[in-house]
Amino acid sequence: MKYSVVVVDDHTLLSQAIEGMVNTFDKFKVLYTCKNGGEVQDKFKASPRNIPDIVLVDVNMPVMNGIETTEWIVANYPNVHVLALSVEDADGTILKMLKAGAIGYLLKDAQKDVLEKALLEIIENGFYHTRNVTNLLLDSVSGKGGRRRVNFKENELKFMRLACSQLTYKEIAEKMFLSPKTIDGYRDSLFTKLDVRNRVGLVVYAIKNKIFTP
Amino acid sequence: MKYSVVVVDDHTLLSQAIEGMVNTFDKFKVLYTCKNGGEVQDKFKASPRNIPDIVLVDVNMPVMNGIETTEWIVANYPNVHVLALSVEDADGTILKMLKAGAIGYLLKDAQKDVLEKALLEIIENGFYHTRNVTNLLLDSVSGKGGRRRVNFKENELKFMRLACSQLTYKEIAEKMFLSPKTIDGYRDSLFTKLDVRNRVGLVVYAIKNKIFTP
DNA sequence: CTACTAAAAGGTGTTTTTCCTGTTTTTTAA
DNA sequence: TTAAAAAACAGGAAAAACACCTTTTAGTAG
Repeated sequence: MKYSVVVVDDHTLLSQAIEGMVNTFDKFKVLYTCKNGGEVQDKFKASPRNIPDIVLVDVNMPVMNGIETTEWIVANYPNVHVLALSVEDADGTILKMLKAGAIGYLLKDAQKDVLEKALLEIIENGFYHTRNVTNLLLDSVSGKGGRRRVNFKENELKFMRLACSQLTYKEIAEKMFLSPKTIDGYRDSLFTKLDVRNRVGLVVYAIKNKIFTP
Repeated sequence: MKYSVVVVDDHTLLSQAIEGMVNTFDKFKVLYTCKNGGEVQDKFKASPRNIPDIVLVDVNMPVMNGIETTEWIVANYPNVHVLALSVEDADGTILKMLKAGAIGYLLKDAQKDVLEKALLEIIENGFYHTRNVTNLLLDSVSGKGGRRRVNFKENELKFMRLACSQLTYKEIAEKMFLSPKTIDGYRDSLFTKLDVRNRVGLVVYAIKNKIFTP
């Protein structure tokens, strides 16, 4: 059984070249090719029982660009591996593609053996990266845009983390050796402090602010 | 009013050197120095009304290392900016520090003006990065470790995103122009499909899998 | 046309959460 | 030591969430 690959690139010549390459690989075959993200959506929806394992996405496309396409694939088919393809390497596209959920970035002038190695690595390790990617990524990791000053108490933090863990408040109370009513108090004061409506808001806040890591 | 800085480094000589440097800066002053993460915890807890704006943390420390220290600061005082300090640059520490929540990474042999520039940038922009950080970060961005294959339907995805947004199910139903009972159905089937107990589990799953981005 | 299937909607009851209003106990500070 | 503040605890009502099971609707393959 071969792993299936879809190529998305408006440049027909290149996408056919890649198709040819991939089809010579032992473990991979090209399912089909698309000219843009919209076509990907159509194909995916048309044959939901035939979703590829890997999608190679060009960054620069008309209609629906690589970033949008990647976002859509990742959101709708979380198990499909998206590998970004591009000629350039200098601007923020790498970052954007990776943020969008691509698991790697490959230059278009890559050699045949590099492509095969990349595909294999994706299947085996779940990711691939070329070695020349710059520190643009830092921006993404360090992206903690202006935050309010909130000083949490030790117990509030402990509670917040437990609240992210599917436990009921009663169970949280047991874990913290406190009365359920005290837990109610923590919750209520956090709701006010963080200006959220319900536990969902609390969980999202905790994750966004690295208080809880999924 | 000067911004306050705390230096955490077991190497007294270096931490004093940094202290001297910082104290010559117009907008910054050193509040105190610590020899390890434990000391940071003590000081923070002892004077909760006097939390620094920036903490410079050495990576290699005994007792409680830079990564643990950073994690603790970020989790407990989310508005403190942590800048990592290290002599080395080659292994995974950069990544770990940044993942832990440090907003930048500075080499210890940095010149005085570089340090000042870094501090200013942190205050103004909320982050700083040296230009020589490698693509170790890719691993973190591409970290979507082995996932189950779950094919969501269009409506399930739409629902999941709304479920992350503090809306009640009734409100979600209205937004989707569907009966609340249908929404109940979506929820129940997703609970089963994803093996979660409640809405919290759903939200965490959605965020972890980039279906919803906070 | 009929049988099958999946999505949508409905019924009913239980559990949990949320939101009030308090009181008691412990800590902190004057 | 005493007053004030913070933390822990409580009762109860209303809303929301959760579970399970049935019915209707709409499409579609045979």
